[in-house]
Order: sequence, then structure tokens, then C-alpha cells
Amino acid sequence: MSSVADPKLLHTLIRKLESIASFSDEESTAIENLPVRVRALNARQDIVRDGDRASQSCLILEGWAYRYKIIDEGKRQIFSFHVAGDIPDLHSLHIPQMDHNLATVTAAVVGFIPHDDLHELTTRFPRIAAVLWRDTLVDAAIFRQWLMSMGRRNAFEHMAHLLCELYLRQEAVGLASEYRCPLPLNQLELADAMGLSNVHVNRTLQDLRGSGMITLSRSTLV
Amino acid sequence: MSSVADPKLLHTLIRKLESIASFSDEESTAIENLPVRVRALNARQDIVRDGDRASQSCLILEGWAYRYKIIDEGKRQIFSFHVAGDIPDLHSLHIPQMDHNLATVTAAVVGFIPHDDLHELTTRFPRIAAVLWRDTLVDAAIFRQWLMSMGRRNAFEHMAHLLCELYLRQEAVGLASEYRCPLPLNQLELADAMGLSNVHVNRTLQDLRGSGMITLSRSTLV
DNA sequence: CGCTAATTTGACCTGGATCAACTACGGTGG
DNA sequence: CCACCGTAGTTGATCCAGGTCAAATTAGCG
Repeated sequence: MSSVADPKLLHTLIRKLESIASFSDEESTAIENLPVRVRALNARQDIVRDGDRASQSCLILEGWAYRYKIIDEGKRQIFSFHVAGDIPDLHSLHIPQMDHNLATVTAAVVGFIPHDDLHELTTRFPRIAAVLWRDTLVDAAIFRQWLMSMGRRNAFEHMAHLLCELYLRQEAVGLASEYRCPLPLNQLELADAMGLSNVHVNRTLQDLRGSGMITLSRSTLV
Repeated sequence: MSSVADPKLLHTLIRKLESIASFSDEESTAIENLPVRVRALNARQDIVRDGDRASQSCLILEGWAYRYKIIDEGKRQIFSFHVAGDIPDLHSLHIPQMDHNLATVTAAVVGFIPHDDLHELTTRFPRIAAVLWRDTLVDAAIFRQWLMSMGRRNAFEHMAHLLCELYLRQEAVGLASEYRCPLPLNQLELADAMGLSNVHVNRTLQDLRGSGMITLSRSTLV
């Protein structure tokens, strides 16, 4: 259930980061030597909770995760979905108090990296700091896309955008190709991500299918 | 219209950053010595445009700014509002290509800081890098609040949250107190920020006034 | 005082919500 | 191999928050 430091573990992360900027051997080694505590988790299981004070961040090694927040009487808003290579709560490195939850979508393997080690890494290697910083900025850019979709697009356009995003994100890390990708989300989760009701999501998906844009049955075809 | 390096200029910024972590003299001096090109701008004037490749970031010294994006046939989504001390496009330091516009709300004084100098500053002083990074993470946290409001709150709650945010942000930098603050936004801008129509914003404001929660006439009272 | 932009009001419309069945399907235990 | 059960997906009927359009009314400002 729990082990330590296998260089291969961090390979996904390094590959993702190196697609932005290439590192020196010293830098790569430093990343590889990060201590990672690995855990296998079941589907739909919380990883970090709203209000927690985090002392480590979570690297997704396998499977999907998502971030969400609940307000009174069970209204849930989902903020993002994450696949292998993502560090969904990297922000807790500088803002330890969580203002939302992080949980698995599917069964997943995740690696926890202590903040102390990340702090040391980023102070020693500004280039690595910059790339991680950049990663959180991409996160923010995606939030802006979602805001755009929620505020000024109808359900049909919004869904189309979301599905494209999820495809492209997976394609970028080699988890999808040929316009086909896994989509382990149910309609309730899509609804909470888009600020819609599950019923309307269902109808919107039918529209998309009807217009020949997608096929779905636990995997997509755009 | 355009001048250089007056230590006082960066005082707002330093004060804001020091509310997070205190700096050594060397660090403070390094910030103060950043070259700043100052410009006075009119109200409702673009500062950086969607698609631009930025080579500097913009520090608000006086007045308000906002970020927005337009999609087909004039639908606009506003992503954020900014007051003195904010660097609304700090993200362009690591993602130079703008994916939205930055513009003034009111007449404003802004200072431009070249990315080169910021890069040098952040590689020399990891503590400063961390605080600036943190600032962009707060930005992202506010996006999440907005997502929450757009997705799962009705117009009344959404408006209340937005007004509180704008008050608290100004209070934090000494621009407001006693539950009173300037609010130089018109109803169309509020509408585009909340994903609503201007008509509905008007009615929602009337509700808020009616319920005794606010007074408005170019300044608020919560 | 006159012009323009911003706010307000009214009438009517619609995208998406809500509620309540009902169906399909993958276990799971007998 | 089948009956049962729980979860997820569909469907239909009805409702309402918020949109749209258009016409006042009011504020600012030179």
C-alpha cells in the first residue's frame, strides 16, 4: 500500500515538465530523488478535504481525480479533473489551507510528496520552480475557460468545450489518440462540473450524439 | 507620461507582499530597484490584448483594472477586477501569450515591469518568487470562488459574494473601511462578470437594496 | 441646456431546473 | 443460470430564474 522513492514513479511528471523546458542532469536527478509515498486508492474517495492544512502535495500516477466543493444542502461544484502527471493540489505548497476537496474519480495510484522537499527543490532550482509555477498558471487558465463556458456559453457549447478539453489533456500525456479517449465520469459529475442538472446533461449529450459529434459508452469519439 | 525607478512607486507592492512574508533588506532593495515604466491611462482602455505576446507585466498603482475575453458576436466574460497593488498579468511571466484582455475600469496609473528583470529577481531570490507565485495562486482561488458562484448560486447570492469580495480586497490594501468602499463598475460590467444580463443585475441590485443589505450610488455600504 | 450613457421598468419568452417515474445493466448471491 | 438489487441513464410533464426586447427615465457632463 505504501512505498518509497522509485525513480520510475516520477517519470510521468518529468516527462510532462520537460515538455516545457529541458532540465540539466542535476535537475532531473533532484526531481527523481524526491521522496514519494505511493498509495493505491479506490474510486470516489477523498484525498484531501476542504479545511485541511496540507503538508504534502499529491501527484497522480494513474487514474483520474477531481477537485470540488460542497455548499449548503448538498450543492456541489466541481472545479477540475486531473489525469496522470497532474499535481492537483500543488497550490497547497504556498497556501496550505485547502479551500476545497480533492478526490479520486476512478481507482487511482497517487504519490505524496512532502512540501518540505518541494520547498527545498524549488529554492535550489529556480528553473524547476518556474516550471511548477507555470503548471499552476495553466490550471488558472483552465479555470478561466470554465468561467467563460459557464457564463457565456449554452449547455451544448459548454459540453463540447469540456469534452474537447478532457480529450486534449489526455492526448497531451499520451493517454489518448485518434480522437478517442477514456471518460470515466458519470452524468452527475459532468453536471456538477458545468453547473447544470444531471437531467439537462443527459439531454445535451443526446443532442451531441444526435448531431454526430460524439459517441459514448465509457469512451469518447469526437 | 512615462518615467523610471522611483522607490516609492513599488511601495504598494512591497507592502502587499510583506503582509505574507517579511523580506530581508537585500530583498526589499532588489524589489525597489526594479525598473518601472509608469503610465497614466484613461478609463476603459485596453492595456494588453488577447493574443499579445507579453514581455512585461503590469502593476496597478492607482485605479481599477479588469480582465475579460470576448467571444463571437460581442459576448463578454469578465474574469477578475484589480486594484492598487495587484499585478493582473503576472502569469504572462511564464505564459507570455495572453489568452484574454487586460483593461482599465477607471482612469489609472500603472507601472510596467520587464519580464527579464522579474526573471532575474525570482531566480536570485526564491523567497520573492514564492510570494509572487503565491499571489497567482490566490488569483486562481478567486476563480474557483467565481466558478462556485456561477455554477451553484442564484443571482442574489452571487451578487452578494461579489460585492463582499470587492470590499474585502480593497479593505486589505487600505482602500476601504467601515463597510464602505468605492465601486466604479457599471451594471453591464457586473453582468458580464457574473454571466447575467444587465437587466437582471439591475433587478438583483434592487433586491439587495430593498433587503437593506446595501446602499449604492458609486460607493457601497454593506 | 442639451446630449449621451447608464439605469430602470414592463411585457413576454425560453433554457434549463425540478420532480417523478421508468429502464438498462452490472454485479452478487442462491 | 437466474432472480434480485443498486446505480446510472432516460423520459415526460411542468415550472421558474433569468433572458430578450423595447421603451422610458435619470444622471453626468461639457
